[in-house]
Amino acid sequence: MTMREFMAITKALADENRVRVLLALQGGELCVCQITELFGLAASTISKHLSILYQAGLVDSRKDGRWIYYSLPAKEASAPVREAIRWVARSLAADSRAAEDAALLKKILAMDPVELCKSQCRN
Amino acid sequence: MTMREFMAITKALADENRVRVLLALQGGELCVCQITELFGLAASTISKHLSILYQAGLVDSRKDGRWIYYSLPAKEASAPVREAIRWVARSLAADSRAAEDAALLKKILAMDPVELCKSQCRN
DNA sequence: ACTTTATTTCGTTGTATGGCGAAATATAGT
DNA sequence: ACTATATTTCGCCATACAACGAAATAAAGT
Repeated sequence: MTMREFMAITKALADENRVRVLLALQGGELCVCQITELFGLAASTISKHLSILYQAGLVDSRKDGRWIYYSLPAKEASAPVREAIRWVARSLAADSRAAEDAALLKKILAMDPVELCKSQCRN
Repeated sequence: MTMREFMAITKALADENRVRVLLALQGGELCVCQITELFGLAASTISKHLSILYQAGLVDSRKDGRWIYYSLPAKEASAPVREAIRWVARSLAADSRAAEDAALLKKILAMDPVELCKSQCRN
């Protein structure tokens, strides 16, 4: 891996919200509006964060109609990427903020995704 | 490990020069003026970088007279720190920039450290 | 005590980055 | 075609950060 590729990963990991995204994706893929709801930030901000994670190879994306789902990368990801994600997950396994996110995410996943997105567009 | 501690590590790793410092330290401890010579940056800049790495727990420091030697942390370092350093080293093992640094470092280590520091102070 | 030298701290400057809202793009439903 | 909605792109602003040089601090040698 080149220095350039590696620095894209470390810079992507150097923001708390992006790390929180990776932790949230451990439970499976999420669409942008679900992550937006989880963090309480503007959709455009979340989109930018996801773009940075994607450029670094730390997330995959999949388009399904109007929705775009982001997920942790598949097995074919490079070793540095896989190691980075394992490192994040293991290091923060017991973190309280991660636990709060997980609890809120559970509620969000229980909601109807269609209604969730609609309610955001009204804001 | 708390989110705060973890983010200190990721932010420390999010600068190319700091990553280069970690790679350079793989060969053993170095004093500030040796690292300054290696990078061609101002001593104050290197000092700041080392401070950030130290705050994150990614390097140890040892004072010996006028010199302060920095090194990779001892075995007692936390698991996230040890994993981070291993991750950096493994990811960039084949990087060309790292190889250039290693070659230049070899020459610097062959020089008399006393003369090296003196010559810098004249700049 | 004074000088030299190794490192850090401080103040400044330019650039990078995170946040937002508005506009643009893309897809689905009517 | 038109409308609604999901996401991205763009332009802006505030803050964070890397770099420098100068001044401060600390240790050695004279």
